[in-house]
Amino acid sequence: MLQDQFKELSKDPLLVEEIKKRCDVVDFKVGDILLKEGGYAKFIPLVLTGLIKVYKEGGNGGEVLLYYIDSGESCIMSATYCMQNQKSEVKAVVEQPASVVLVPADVALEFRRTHRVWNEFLLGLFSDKYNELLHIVQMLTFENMDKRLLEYLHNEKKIKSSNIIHVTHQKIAGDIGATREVVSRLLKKLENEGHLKLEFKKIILD
Amino acid sequence: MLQDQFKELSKDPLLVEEIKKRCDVVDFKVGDILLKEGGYAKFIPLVLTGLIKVYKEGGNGGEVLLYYIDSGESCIMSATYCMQNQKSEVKAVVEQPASVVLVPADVALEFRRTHRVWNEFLLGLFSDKYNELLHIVQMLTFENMDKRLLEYLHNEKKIKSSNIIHVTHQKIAGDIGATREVVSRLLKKLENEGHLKLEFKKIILD
DNA sequence: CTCAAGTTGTGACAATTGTCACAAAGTTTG
DNA sequence: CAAACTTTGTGACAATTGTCACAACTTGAG
Repeated sequence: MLQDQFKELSKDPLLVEEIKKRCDVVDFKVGDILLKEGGYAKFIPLVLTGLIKVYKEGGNGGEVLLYYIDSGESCIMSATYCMQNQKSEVKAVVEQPASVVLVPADVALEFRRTHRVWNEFLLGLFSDKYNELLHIVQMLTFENMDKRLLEYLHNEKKIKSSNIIHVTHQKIAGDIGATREVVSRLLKKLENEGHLKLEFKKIILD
Repeated sequence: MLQDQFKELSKDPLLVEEIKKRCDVVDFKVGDILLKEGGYAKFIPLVLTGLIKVYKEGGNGGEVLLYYIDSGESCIMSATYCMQNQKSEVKAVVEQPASVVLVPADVALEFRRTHRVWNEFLLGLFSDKYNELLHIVQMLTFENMDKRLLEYLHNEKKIKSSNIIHVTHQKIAGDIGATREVVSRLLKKLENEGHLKLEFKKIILD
C-alpha cells in the first residue's frame, strides 16, 4: 500500500520497512481535523487514501483553501511545523474518508539523518506545494472572482474525478474566500454563459 | 564572509570549504535580473551582501513582491527550479548592490548527496519562505490595500534599516499589486491619519 | 535659469465585491 | 402533509479599487 502510493519513498525499501514498523495507520472520517491553527503538529501524515483540504484562516472567521492533499501526498506544513516545533499556521480538514500513515515528529527527524530518500521526498513535496501556493497568490492578485470560481470548480472536478460536484454555494464561498451571495450570483452568470449547470447542492460541469 | 552570513551552513566547515573552492562570487548592480520568469535557473544564489527582491508576474504586465532575499539568505525558487530543471515562475531583481555566491546546479545537487547540512539549509529556507508566502495569501484574501500598504512600508523600513524610505508611488504600486493612483490616495490618507509623512520620492515613518 | 521628464494630487466615474434583507425553492422530520 | 430548516435567488446599496484625464509640483540636464 505505502509503496504503491509513495513511489518516491519506495526507492528506499528499507525506509518503507521502517515506516511500516514504526508508524501507525489511522482512519479519519469526513470533517476530522488533522491539524488546527495555533496547534502543534505531532506527526507528518502520509495519505494512503482519501482527501484532505488545507486552509488558512483569516482574522474575522473566513478561510481560504490553500491546497489538497491527495493520496500519495503529504502535508508539508505539518512537516515543517513538527520538525521545527512551531505552531501551525494552517488547518487541515478531512474532505473524504482517509487512511493515513502518521509519522511521529521524532521519527521524521531521525529519518532526515538516516535516509536520504526521505529528504528528497520532503524537498519535492515542498517544491510542489510552493508552486501551488504561488499560483494562488497569482490568482488572488490578478484575477477576479469569476475566474477564481471557475478554476476552483475545475480543480474539484479533477480531484473528485467527477464532473458532478456536490457542494453548497456557502462551502464554495468559504473555499475561495468570498461571500455566499457573490458565489451564487457568479454561478448564475456562469450558467447563463453555458459554462455549467446548477442544481440543488450540485454543480454539473462539461 | 560566507561563514559569517550563513551560520547554518558553517556548521559543516568542510561544506564551506567546498563552496569556496567550487563556486564563484559575483557582484551585481541595482536592476540586474538574477532570474526571470520562464528562464532556467543555472545556480543557487547565496547572498553575501545587498538585497534581492523576488516577484511573481501577472498576465497583463503587473507584478507582486513575494519576498526579499537579504544577506545570509538564498532564493528557494532558484533552488527548486535549478535542481528539478524546471522553468522559473518568478523573477529575481537586485534592489541593492549585491555580492552573491553562485552555486551551480550540478554542485547543488551533489551537495544534497554529500552534505546533510546542505539539506537542512534548503529545508529551513523552504520553511521560512513558505511561511512568508502564506502570510501574503492571508493579506491578499482578508486585508484591504491600506493595511497591505502600511505593512509593505514597515517591511521596507525594517529591511532597509531606515525610517526614511526612498521610493516612488509607482514602485510601491508595482510591489503590492495595486495602481499608482490608489497608492497615492491611500498614502495621503495615512499621512492625514498621522502614520507617516510624505515628501518627493520619499516616505518618512515614525 | 529653463525646459523636459518624471512624480504626485485629485476629481469623476466604472467595475467588482461585500452587506443586508427577504422571498422562493428544496429537504427532512415528525 | 405540515412545519422547521437549509439552500438558493435577487434587489438595493455601500465600500473598495481601478481607470481616465489632467493639473501641479520637483528635479536634473543642459
